[in-house]
Amino acid sequence: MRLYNSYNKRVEEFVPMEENKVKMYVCGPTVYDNAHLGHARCYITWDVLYRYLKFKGYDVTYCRNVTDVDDKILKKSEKEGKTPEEVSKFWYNKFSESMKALNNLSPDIEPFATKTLGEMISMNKDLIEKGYAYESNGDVYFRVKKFAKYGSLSGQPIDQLESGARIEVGEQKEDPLDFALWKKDEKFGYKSPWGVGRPGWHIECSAMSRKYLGKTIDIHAGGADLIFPHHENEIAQSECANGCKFVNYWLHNGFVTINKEKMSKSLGNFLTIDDLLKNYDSNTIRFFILTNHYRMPVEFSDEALQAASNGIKRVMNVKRTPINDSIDITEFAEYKEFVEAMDDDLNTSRALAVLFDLTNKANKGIDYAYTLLYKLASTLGFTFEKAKLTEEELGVKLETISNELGEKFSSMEEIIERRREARTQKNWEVADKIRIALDKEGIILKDSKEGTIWELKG
RNA sequence: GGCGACAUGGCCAAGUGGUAAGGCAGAAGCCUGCAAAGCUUUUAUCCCCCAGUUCGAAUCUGGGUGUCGCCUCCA
Repeated sequence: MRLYNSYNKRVEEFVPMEENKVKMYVCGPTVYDNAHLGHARCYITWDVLYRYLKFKGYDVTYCRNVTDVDDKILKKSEKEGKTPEEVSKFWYNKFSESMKALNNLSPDIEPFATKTLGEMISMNKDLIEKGYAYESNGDVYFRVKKFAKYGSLSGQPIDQLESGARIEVGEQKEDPLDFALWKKDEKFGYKSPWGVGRPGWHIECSAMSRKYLGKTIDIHAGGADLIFPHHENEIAQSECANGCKFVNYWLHNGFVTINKEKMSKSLGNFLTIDDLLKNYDSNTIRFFILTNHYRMPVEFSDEALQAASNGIKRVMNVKRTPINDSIDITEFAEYKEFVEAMDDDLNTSRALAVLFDLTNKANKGIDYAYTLLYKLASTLGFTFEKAKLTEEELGVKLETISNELGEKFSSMEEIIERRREARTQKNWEVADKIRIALDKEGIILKDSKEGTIWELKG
């Protein structure tokens, strides 16, 4: 398998440290607000990597942190008169629901920053002892100039970075480039050897990664906007504290744009996952994301989402046959094409072409096609499960339909039977009335030689 | 100013030296009481522009033009 390593700026053969085992870390959300399509892209992309590595037979440990200590959380808590814990817990739950709705697998480990403070403090202590960091007035800063490799991930010459760096009011840094490992905060802070304060954002990931995955990990992934300064700083902290390489493969996904601009909180041009799921299902969003290579920008538009919806619907409307677990899927050419595409730095556009090929073959009655399609599509995180109605929802719909038709029906089967009788008598008026009444309730009837089945729209 | 990415049919997109995958939309037909789904056929002499290397380039080199991103919280 080949992956583009942002650190070396080229596609490299992926070789995990321990044979067959992969340790991967993804920078998780700061939980203070709704997740948007940009977050969806990031977490869908790395979900696909996680699924694919498992599909390849790797024993993967996927760690994705939760940043629950942050200025924005505090601001929100003050504004809403809630504790920071209440705010972060609420938005963490929302985030989890969104991830589930997008059919993203849960990471194996999901550590919270506030529960990993001990590791952060000890890491800061190490850095101070080794001379890489210093305390200043209750703050702790990292001495950037002490780390010769600083800037190598982002490819920035240090003098260039220097010209952009600034010292904020109230900070006492030795050098403008130095960044905070710990910030004094007597109101909301936590006890530390440097007084009451809060951890810097960057040290959180270094600490959580070390605590749960070890000093050196195989994969560290996240949005491309984290390259500088977040990931650059993580490397500096971890490598100086641990005295060894931090990450073997740095992976970054591109942005979602809207009107050719990056979708982001600060620009305010975002669509939340919740809003999107009102109009499109999770398969559609995933398909929309995966038609593009993960490192390329993806331009959002309703037209594009509609095209994605139409496209994935064709796969989901495939002629289904029972899954045959006894066949060896690896012997099929389509399997090989899929693996070749995915091994090539997650070429999901090519992988999707294989899915369409298999869909056509399944529709033509080629026996292995649906089993293979099911397994490969599932590896990309698509779900073949159809939306289902609860007993109550069905009851309400039956009631409405009964009223509409002026006849009492207690099950869909009864309705279909009633329509079958009408059709046998060529009473198209009644048959159409039934179809229309069901359509109003979002139910579609499909007639075929085998009989009539009903499905929910969309 | 520094660093980087991208430019392929109406739209999205794969393809990194050997003659343009796939999807959406469109068109024609089959099937069907209607509908949905499905099936068949069909849509780029050409890959932003110019120059070069080569028997041969969308693919390599040089120069343009355009768009976007990072350099500050940000997936």
